[in-house]
Amino acid sequence: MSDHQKLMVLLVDDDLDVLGANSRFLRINDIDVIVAESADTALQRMAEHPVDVIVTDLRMPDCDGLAFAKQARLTAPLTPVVFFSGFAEVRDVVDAMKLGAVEFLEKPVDPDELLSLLLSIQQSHYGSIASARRAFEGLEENHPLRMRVLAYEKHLIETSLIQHRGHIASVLKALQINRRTLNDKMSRLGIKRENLLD
Amino acid sequence: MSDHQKLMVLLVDDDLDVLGANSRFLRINDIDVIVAESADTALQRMAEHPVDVIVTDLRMPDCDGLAFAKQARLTAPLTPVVFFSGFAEVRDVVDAMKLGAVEFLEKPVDPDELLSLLLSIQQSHYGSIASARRAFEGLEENHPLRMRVLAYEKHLIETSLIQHRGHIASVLKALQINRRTLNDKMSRLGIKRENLLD
DNA sequence: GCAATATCGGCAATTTCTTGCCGATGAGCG
DNA sequence: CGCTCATCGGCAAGAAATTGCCGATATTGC
Repeated sequence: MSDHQKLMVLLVDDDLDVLGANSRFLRINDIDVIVAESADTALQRMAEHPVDVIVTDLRMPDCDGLAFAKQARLTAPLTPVVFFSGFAEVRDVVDAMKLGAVEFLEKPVDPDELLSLLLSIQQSHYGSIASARRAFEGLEENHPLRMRVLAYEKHLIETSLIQHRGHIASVLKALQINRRTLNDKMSRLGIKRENLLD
Repeated sequence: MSDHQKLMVLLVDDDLDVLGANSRFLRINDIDVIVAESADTALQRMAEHPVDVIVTDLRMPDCDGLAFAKQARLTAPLTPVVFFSGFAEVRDVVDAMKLGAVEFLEKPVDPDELLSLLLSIQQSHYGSIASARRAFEGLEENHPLRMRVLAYEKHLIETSLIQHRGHIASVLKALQINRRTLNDKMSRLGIKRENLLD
């Protein structure tokens, strides 16, 4: 994720009217939007500029959203992807989710719904995508077990901290862990409360 | 996975005719089936006997399939879940997949399709990375940190074991872990080599 | 049978983690 | 200022995990 700034969203839709309307709405609400009307241009835009979230139509004339997402994942494996589609078949939704989609919206997309979804994604993915990477993406790589487990633990703690807005006492109760232990883990894993809050 | 050679499947459906027909078909094809006509009985059966895969209707009179799966996950966090449903809305499918479902079938379920799905699940015990990841994130409610980390560690070890076809020496190298430690962990976490192989 | 290979578990020394106790800091408040 | 609340870190006893050593077993091929 880009540092501490606005969320950068790549919005892909072949319907230019809808694309324009949605992007305007998001911009008004303090979100940076890059638009693309096809998979090809979307990939091009991504190459030019890193994005935080990809929001794409599933059905597009030139290339379907799934293929696009697979392609995008090659260069940005951790970027959350949101699909939307009218007339979505169960098969489509299942495939999209299997690919790791964060959410699947039905067209027409409710702008408010999209906005709040994006904000919650921003919240949960925050700055430490790195930890998620190490925890989950490394599954097929050769990192030692210990490292992966620690990364996962770190991720869990950070998530809980964010969820409880940095309130340590709540985290202790949620994770059912000793205060002293949590503090130790945080310092060992390099977790800093300050960095996780807005 | 259970100690049996055969795959042990828990089939949950409130339609007794369909339930009977499907379970017969699976049994003919060398799969052990436990049936349940409601979420409650299903949970009871699970408590009596460990199952390898859960196949459940999403819509049931007493309690919906999602709630049941959440409940089931508490005692068996790593058991793959397959949902099926007629009239599935996009929302349903998305929620089910977010919960870590391996697959979502449309009703009426084609028995052959179900069979080949089960066999492929047996083959590669775990679904895509995305579903594994979701399975763990699904745990992120009120389970102690320790439990979640252990579940993840278990998952990693099992995955590695499967990847290396039960060859311990390769797993040791891949996970960079001491042989003695791996053995200890496996016995502590209840991982059995035999059960992970065909 | 015999040697090689791959695996497992008991045991004990060592290392690491956990936890309770203690005191310290810093923010907020009357 | 004195008080409370929430947090943090040092320290040391106790608990748990790791690891190396030893021997045991099971399988395979000569």
